[in-house]
Amino acid sequence: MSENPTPDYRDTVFLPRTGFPMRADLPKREPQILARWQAIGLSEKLRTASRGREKFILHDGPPYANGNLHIGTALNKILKDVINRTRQMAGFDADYIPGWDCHGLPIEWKIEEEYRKSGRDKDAVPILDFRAECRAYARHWMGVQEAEFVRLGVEGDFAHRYATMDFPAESAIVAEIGKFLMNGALYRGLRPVMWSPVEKTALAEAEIEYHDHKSDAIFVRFPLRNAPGDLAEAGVVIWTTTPWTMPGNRAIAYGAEIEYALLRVDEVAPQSSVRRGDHLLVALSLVSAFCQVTGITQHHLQRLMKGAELHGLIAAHPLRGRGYEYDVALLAADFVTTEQGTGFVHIAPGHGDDDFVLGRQHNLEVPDTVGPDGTFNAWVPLFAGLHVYKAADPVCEALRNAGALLGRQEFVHSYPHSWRSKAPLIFRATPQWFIRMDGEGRIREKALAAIAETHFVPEQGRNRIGAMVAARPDWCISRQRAWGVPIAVFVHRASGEPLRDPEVMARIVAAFETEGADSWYASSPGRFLGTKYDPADYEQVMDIVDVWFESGSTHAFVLEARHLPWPADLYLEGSDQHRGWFHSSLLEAVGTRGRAPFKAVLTHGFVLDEQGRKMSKSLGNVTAPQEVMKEYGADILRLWVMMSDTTEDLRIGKEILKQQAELYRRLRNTLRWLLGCLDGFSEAERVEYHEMPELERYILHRVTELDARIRRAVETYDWTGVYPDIHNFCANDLSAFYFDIRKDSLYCDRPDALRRRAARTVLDHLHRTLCTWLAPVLCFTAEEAWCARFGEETSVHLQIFPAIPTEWRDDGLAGKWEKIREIRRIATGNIERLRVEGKIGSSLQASSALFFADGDDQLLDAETWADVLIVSKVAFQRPDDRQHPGAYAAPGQKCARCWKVLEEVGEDKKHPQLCRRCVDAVDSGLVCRAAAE
RNA sequence: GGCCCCGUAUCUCAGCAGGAUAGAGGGGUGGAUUUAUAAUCCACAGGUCGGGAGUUCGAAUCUCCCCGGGGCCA
Repeated sequence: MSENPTPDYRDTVFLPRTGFPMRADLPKREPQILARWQAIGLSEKLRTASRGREKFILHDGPPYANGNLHIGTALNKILKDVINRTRQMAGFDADYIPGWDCHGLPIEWKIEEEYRKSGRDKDAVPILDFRAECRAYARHWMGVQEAEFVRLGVEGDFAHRYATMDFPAESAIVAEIGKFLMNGALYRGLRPVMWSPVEKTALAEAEIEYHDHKSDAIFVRFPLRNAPGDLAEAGVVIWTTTPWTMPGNRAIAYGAEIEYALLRVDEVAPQSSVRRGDHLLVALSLVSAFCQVTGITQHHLQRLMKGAELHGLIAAHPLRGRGYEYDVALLAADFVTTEQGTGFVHIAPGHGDDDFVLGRQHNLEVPDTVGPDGTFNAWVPLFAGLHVYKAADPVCEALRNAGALLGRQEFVHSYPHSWRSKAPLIFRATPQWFIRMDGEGRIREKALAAIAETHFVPEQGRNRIGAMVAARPDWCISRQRAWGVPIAVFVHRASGEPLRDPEVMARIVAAFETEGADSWYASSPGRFLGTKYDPADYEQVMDIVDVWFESGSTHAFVLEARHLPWPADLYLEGSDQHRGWFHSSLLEAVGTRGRAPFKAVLTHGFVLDEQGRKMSKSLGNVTAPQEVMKEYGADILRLWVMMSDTTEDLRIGKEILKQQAELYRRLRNTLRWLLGCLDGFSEAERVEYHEMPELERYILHRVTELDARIRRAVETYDWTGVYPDIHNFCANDLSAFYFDIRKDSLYCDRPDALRRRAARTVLDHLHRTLCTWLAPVLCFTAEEAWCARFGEETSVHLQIFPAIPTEWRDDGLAGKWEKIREIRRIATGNIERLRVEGKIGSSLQASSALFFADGDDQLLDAETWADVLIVSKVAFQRPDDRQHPGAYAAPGQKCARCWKVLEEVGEDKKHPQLCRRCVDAVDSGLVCRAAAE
């Protein structure tokens, strides 16, 4: 065997070694990890392991079981999952029960659509069959969404998920209605509601959207009947955009402070409906606009007056003598403005909210003029049977014949439409069921008090929901639909009073529990009424309850019924739910239990495209979570959520996802290098904190800072910026600083060297802390990096965040090392200059000259400085010594093993190409990995 | 139409109880490294702080108006 003139020392260097691959291949790997979790029963293990710990309840707001999940739902579920997992790992028992909202119009509409396609008539189908089809539809989409949530990495008790259509849920919902019935807050009233003549139902506010709509605006003259003096012959002119509400007119509103003009018509255009000599009352500021539209070419103002002067006047309905013999009172109202029209508002108590309220104040009747299908009722003179959408011409015709129509114009304005059918809506007086806000139960007052006690993240949420609760009218909970939970109430025919008998309600609740809400339709009323009441005396209510009432009751059948803590720790939804689920849950719980069902409310923003625009199919800017799963994987989407500020709207798109994938790579490579350098780590190597070099202790100090940041976020739910900080820690403190410096020691020192052992001890801490810190977000990758070291029988998700010893915190040391890093930045700049000049390649070919400000020369010794700067030698200089620039090529030979350039290389006879450290390492016989195996 | 929120580098975010040349990471460009190599290190470029006016010795930060985007409501 001849001696190799250039011996290869490669095998004596501890290069990182790990089976943890650089490429993540998440779309393939994540499903495998999911399968393993399934196989080892991770969910059950989690619950078992945390039995007895303090519960943390994030109560799931139910998504609607209708269609594939979209990016907004994904954001919501990911954020919930991260919060749950962080609480779990902070030592709580985070028992998360996912749920679904199943009833309601959208599903009903889908089924009807299928009927229409196949030419079937919905009204001919028995209601129980129809409900069964809705149920099957909801069940299907629940299954689809569950699979999608699981694929996102969402951990929860899916085996015991809740659904509003489950029999126990339907039973609990009707029991909640029963509570409002018994405590008197539930009442039936005639009231105008937003009504869709197409769907033949009242609509919730959430079911309404506004679009431009072309209406026929008309000016109508109401002759005064009892006015004195110059008003005796005058007519009051109103303006309305809904001519079909004229049959329902019972009053005219004016503004007491508004200035009105009595004008005399002197000249009119040929086609004008106005007559010369007419005396008309119009708000002064609107006179010229009014004259222009109605074709009045000349007029003069006879007199001006404040609205208050009109107090007590009575007009005639413009169709008097044609079946409309009503007196029309002039009433003061503060909602009257002079922005448009005439300054007089025609009041139809059955067709508007303001109208209704004003009418009630003055004891006006609420005329029942329009039927459920949008046609005038049989008792409406002149117009019976006409559809209100086609009433403009006939009404105008009748008014013209009566000499009351002064003008007509097309008018485009924002008008309410059904969000589903897109058809315009009407206000219609209907019997509806309400929950009283300001009755004996004082729901509004208690709700406002509950809001004051709730923790809101972000804080603005408090004002948002508070303003809504303060201003909202009574809660209309009835819907004239089929797919839902019936308002299972009997009304006494003779008195109109709802039957309040706990025994009856108990029978209903029991029936729903075992047979579902279908039993309301399938059973005879006698089953519920029992022997005490004659079914003939009672009307069985067939309205169903607003779905917001159902989801507002989830706290009852998910938390209470399962004996979980109540109220929940946290409700977490998009900011639109201030008006939705947060709101209905609050009112429901306050009305039945006197307090909010949540301790804290966290909201997130909406997901927009990369330009900050709403996503829409027509714009082609939709990012589908399913596509992200295919291309990048769940961890990338999860990382995107946590790298964003979720309290505001967030953006997503191709470039942003690509960026998240880049950020992910840094995290993954950090874990990979840790694993590689920890290869073969044993407990025997571990070094006590006090024996560690300062650099190690500085890194551990940084760990305490991040640990504090994370624990604060666990408490406050404010995670914005935490994961960017962790990423920064990996990139700056670890990869570019600590790892880079300690590479030399880890690769080249003897395994029993204190410096190397200390570094490996820190790497062990870093591996454990980073894996657990990342686990709530990168739930797949952290698991992979955990199992790569500890085996597949265990799981990072069964860990808790490591307790960080308080002694690791050392602010003084941190200050010192911040200064060292500052000097290092200057030194690396000098080295870079040398490199640009072509004098060196790697920084180990350089030697640094340092000179310091007062006292700083005590920071480190020259050898430690060389380590920190990753150069072969450091010389201290006096400020006046300008012999060398900051850096110069190091003198000596390159060590063949560690590549430092040192003058000592060549000293050793046996290893003439090595430095002293490497000679020692090689001779120790501890470094030849190949030989050891 | 009303109310609320947002607008800092190509991207994600810091900075905002007014204070000096506005920062970090990612991307880009250039260089080093064949011992983290589809990785790692270093350097560089890049900003009218949405626009305008005002308050102030001084404004990304406070006030008003406008533009753009989002949400809630009518």
